[in-house]
Amino acid sequence: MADLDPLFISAGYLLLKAGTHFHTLIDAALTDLDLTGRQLLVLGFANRGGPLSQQMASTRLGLDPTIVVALVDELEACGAIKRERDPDDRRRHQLKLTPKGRKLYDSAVRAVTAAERDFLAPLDRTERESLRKLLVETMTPRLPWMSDDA
Amino acid sequence: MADLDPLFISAGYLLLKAGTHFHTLIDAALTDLDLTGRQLLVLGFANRGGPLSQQMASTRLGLDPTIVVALVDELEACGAIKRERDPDDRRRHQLKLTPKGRKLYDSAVRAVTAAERDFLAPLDRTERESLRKLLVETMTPRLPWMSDDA
DNA sequence: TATTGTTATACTCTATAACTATA
DNA sequence: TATAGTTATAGAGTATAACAATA
Repeated sequence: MADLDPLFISAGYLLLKAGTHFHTLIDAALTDLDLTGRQLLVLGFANRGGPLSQQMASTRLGLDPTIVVALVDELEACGAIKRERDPDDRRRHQLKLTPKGRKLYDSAVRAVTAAERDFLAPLDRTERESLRKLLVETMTPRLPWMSDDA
Repeated sequence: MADLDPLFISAGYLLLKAGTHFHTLIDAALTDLDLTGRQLLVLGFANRGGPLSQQMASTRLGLDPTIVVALVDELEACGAIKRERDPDDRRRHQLKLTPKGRKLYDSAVRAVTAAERDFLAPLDRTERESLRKLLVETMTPRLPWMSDDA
């Protein structure tokens, strides 16, 4: 090990580095499907957990609502989701996966899962599960939709 | 736990979320010192590990060299580092911490360490160290300067 | 009056290309 | 000829403000 400042072997720094590194791997793994990481997340939230409004997508993805508009435009243009007026509140759109969108999502999840396996290759099976559990424990208090609805 | 797609409890997704979340905490913790996360990393690399050129900073931070110029400009303007011509190759700059820069760095590391402790509060001491080791194991093959010099 | 979604626009951040000085 | 650093500029990504429809 080189003569490094302790900062660079801290959990926080390595977490940041791991995040950005994995992010590039994800986007690379999704290029074949003409999909971005963000688009995949929208599909994922639309896939389960009840009706998804654009505002919900905005808070869950941590993105400005105006960005979600463009994001949903793209996904609707490629036929993966469709906007439907919410009958209970006609201001809202319900974002729903089309059959094509569901197939696309399944393929994308497979691609991302493979990328994750590559990324975590230095760890064995129990270590990978250990890491996952530690991250769940850390992030659950910070992701509202993990504990209940949002 | 809500009816969530498995994607959102995967190690990869949680890693991305943890990374971005911690990133905002870091920047918030550094505002009092008028410092950004990137500036802190430059100070950290200049603090140890031999002479640091701007090109080295560029590869280590994963930033375009033109961005490093502005980054170093800022740090030099506030008196935290200074550029010195490398006597062995006068094209290069050696980035060196000033005494003021070292003090600033020490303060910043304390602030970041506190933020990290807050962020990892859901974990106990052994769990935090376990997470750190798993991240070291995962990232060492991907960070050239971890194993030797770069 | 407040909220959802939308558009238009201004701002920030980043990358590209061209230049200098050194090698 | 190639490389380290710099500058100027164009492009992508983002946030801000104003608007229409609905509550």
